[in-house]
Amino acid sequence: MIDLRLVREDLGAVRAAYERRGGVEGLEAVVELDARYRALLGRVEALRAEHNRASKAIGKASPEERPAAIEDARVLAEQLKDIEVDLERLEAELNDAASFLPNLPHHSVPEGTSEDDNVVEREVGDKPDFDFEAKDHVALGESLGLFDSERAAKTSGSRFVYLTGKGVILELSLVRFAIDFLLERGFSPVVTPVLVRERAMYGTGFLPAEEFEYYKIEKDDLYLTGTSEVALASMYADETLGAEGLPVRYAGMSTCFRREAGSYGKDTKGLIRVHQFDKIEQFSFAHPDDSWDEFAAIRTNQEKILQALEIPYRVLVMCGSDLGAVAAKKVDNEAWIPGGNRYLELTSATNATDYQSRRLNIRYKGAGDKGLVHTLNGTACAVGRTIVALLENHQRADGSVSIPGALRPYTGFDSIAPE
RNA sequence: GGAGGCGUGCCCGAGUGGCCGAAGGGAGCGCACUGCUAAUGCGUUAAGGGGGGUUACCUCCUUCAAGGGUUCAAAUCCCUUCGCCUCCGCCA
Repeated sequence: MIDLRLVREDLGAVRAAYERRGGVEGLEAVVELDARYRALLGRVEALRAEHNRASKAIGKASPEERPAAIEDARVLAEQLKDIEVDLERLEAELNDAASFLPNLPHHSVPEGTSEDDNVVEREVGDKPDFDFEAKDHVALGESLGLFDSERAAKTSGSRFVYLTGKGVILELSLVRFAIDFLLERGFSPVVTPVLVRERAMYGTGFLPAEEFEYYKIEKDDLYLTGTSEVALASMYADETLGAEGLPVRYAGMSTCFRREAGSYGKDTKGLIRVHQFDKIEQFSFAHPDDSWDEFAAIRTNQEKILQALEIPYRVLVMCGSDLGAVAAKKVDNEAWIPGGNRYLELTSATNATDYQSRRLNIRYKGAGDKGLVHTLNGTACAVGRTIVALLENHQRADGSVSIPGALRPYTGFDSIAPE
């Protein structure tokens, strides 16, 4: 949710910001609804004030005056009832319309109307120069016994895997590596609930816009989260944080569930696009004045992790139309995967500014300074896809895969060879 | 799954229909006093929103877990939900 006050007071600025997204539908409707809402609100409040006065007078009235006083108040109460219903309806209409308005893009976000307008900011690391034909991670995983998609399809359907053998050790090692990395940088580790109420989904902006993408447990009215971001952001719903304690940083760990609706036929094999995967996430609650510094810190962490794992990548700044609803700015890191001869999104960093905190009502308070916090999130390690990048980049001619030095203390082995 | 209890301001806690945005205590802050890390006195300390304003403020509305209901009037009565606690059953 964006700040409607801004829509009222500086509509031009809002329009200009939305231009970066290639224009946004529904803004004019919100402007009109808001004006009508405030006009009616004024009338309702005046009537309420009158009714409150009349009602209080009853308590002080003498027994003889009472019947007439009660009648006066009753008439006012009746008028109120009608007009309040209108107000509620109008408010709901306004909120509904406003909740579809996306966040205002940061001025540094490139304008754009499609993903073709995303900007490659940098390329980092050397792509491996193999003197043999690179295999993709599916072939490597199969020959190394790291996962089993076929049997998973039998039990659960397509896009599920059994991680097996050293694949499990790799997974656990990456998790612990990422957690340790973030611990050193002031992040508190949390394992989050993966089933959440609707409010958490709505508050983080995954609803109403992306409902089709997430599993819902109808029987208990709970959603399976697609990222720990949902539960992390919701942790402090309706709370006020001390300004002096900001930023508050969490390293969230959870299994993530995605329906992948509409992606039939894409990345059907292996670990790239699965319904269930594990992910370590950075999440920060920051002071509005500092949130862009925090954004930079989160991005730095992401890049250092990729560098430690010796994965070549490029930095992709998302253009206005590719931001999604909540992001004021979003930057992805895409790993080079030689087996696929392409780039693959491995991490994503978002500054949601006050878009989530307004919906979740998360505030901060300092000396003479209060407001809504800014929320930021960024992948630390999407385990499945990271394994893909490790396998494809560190494969050797004999079909084995070497483990980067930073990970060896965790794996306990320095390569994986075919059985 | 069954039975019961509870949910008030930063904290504790009073409050069963109007005089309650809310006693009292604690804690914090300010001032006073005190020759000193104390005691005392006085004052003060919630959030959100609308309108006005010479932006120091004024005014109105809303909020006593959340939502709904009864009533001229609800922290107070009724219903639902959520959370916490106790007991029984069950299970890891």
